[in-house]
Amino acid sequence: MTEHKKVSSVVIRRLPRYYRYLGDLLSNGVTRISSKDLSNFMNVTASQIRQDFNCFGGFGQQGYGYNVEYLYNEISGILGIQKGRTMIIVGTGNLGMSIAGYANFKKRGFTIVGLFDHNPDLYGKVVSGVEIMPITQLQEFLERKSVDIAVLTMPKESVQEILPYIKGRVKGIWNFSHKEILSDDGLAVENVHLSDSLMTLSCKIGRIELEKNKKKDK
Amino acid sequence: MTEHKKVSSVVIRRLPRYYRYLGDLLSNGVTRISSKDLSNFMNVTASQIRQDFNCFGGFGQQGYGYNVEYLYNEISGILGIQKGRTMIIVGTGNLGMSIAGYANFKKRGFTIVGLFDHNPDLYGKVVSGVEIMPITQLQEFLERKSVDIAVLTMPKESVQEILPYIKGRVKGIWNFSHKEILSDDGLAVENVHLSDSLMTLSCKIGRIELEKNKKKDK
DNA sequence: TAGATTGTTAATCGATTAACAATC
DNA sequence: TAGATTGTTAATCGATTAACAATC
Repeated sequence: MTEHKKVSSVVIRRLPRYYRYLGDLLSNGVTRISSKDLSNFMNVTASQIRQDFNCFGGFGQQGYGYNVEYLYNEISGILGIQKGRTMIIVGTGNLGMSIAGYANFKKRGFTIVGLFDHNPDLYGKVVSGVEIMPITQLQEFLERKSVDIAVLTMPKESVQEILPYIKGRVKGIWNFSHKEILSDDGLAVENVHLSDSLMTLSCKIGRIELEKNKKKDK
Repeated sequence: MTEHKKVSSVVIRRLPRYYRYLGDLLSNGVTRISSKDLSNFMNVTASQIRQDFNCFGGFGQQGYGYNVEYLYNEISGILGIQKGRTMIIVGTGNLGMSIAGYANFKKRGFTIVGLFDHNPDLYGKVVSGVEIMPITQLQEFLERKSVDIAVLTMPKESVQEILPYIKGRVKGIWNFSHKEILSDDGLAVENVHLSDSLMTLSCKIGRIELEKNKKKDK
């Protein structure tokens, strides 16, 4: 393991993107790439690419570049792909179902082992081979089974209730609810605020319009 | 308009979060807040808050702090909330449906005016008062109606087909497909890669585990 | 007026980019 | 060996934090 000092979170956030682009290259039969070519492909600087990879010890070879498959596998490893992580989804509305149905997750070693909802009409319904259970059984389920990741796709009101016994039982929370969760010590959290993203888009649109009007005025 | 020089995109990305927290304060009846109190509440520095707001001219008053409602409204304005933006959703799977069904968007002035899919079984089905149309009618629809935002919640294969006539017709693209879209001049783009977010979470989990093992070894 | 807190400038910190020696 | 390209150090840039004068 050449992984030493703390890697900045901006670097970590870029890894999935490398992973995606390298996957594309791989399926296009590209076996080898230089940081320069990759930088053109991904629209970032070659310097950044080399710096990023060197946070983890460097995966290239002088004069040659990077072996795409090797690099892809290394990054997969850092991302914890194929580690066989187990997930539960709490809230089986459309968003929860869209995640449950995404086959690529399973392919990458993220297996759904439980689905929970508070709607009795859904109890017993089977999605992707997993039965929907009452949310009241969640606590008991977590004590019985080992769960790595809890995906929260329910209304924010219910989050407060289940949070106490989810924390400490899972390693990570993938939170889509509108209640922001802080990442305690020893607990990883990813807050996904879809509406924040729409607001950002809307803001960008506004700024472009503003710019256009300014030009017109001149 | 006190909006002058270009505002950095890290600041813009923070605005929706301010908007959320200010909304919470507002519904809790808080009428006035200092950058210090807000910084405790939001877990950021007071300095950053003041710097951020001053990118847009400053909304506070020395010795008093910020009027929550006023600040909330100003940020709403910057985010383009209540501007009455029209949206279409292309791809009415679970993800598309979860967005279509999110009432808060409408409340904030984002109205869905069209739903498109390539599945004939869905044609004519009405969701949130809007009929699902064949994706083949998209081009004609865009020529007829004014659409601000196109939400892409379909497989990446279909994106290439429709992208040419979406660009130039809409002001922004909210892209959930796995095909990354570059933001051309005059077109705002928000790429949302849900699987990137899961990979990041998985990576964080791995790093925490690594840290734990290191401690154990000592 | 005295106290509070902003707006804003200056200092620090971290991230990105450039440069180049090491080496395949 | 000569050419290519990395790993890594140094320079630059931008973002965050600290400090404080302005002012409500």
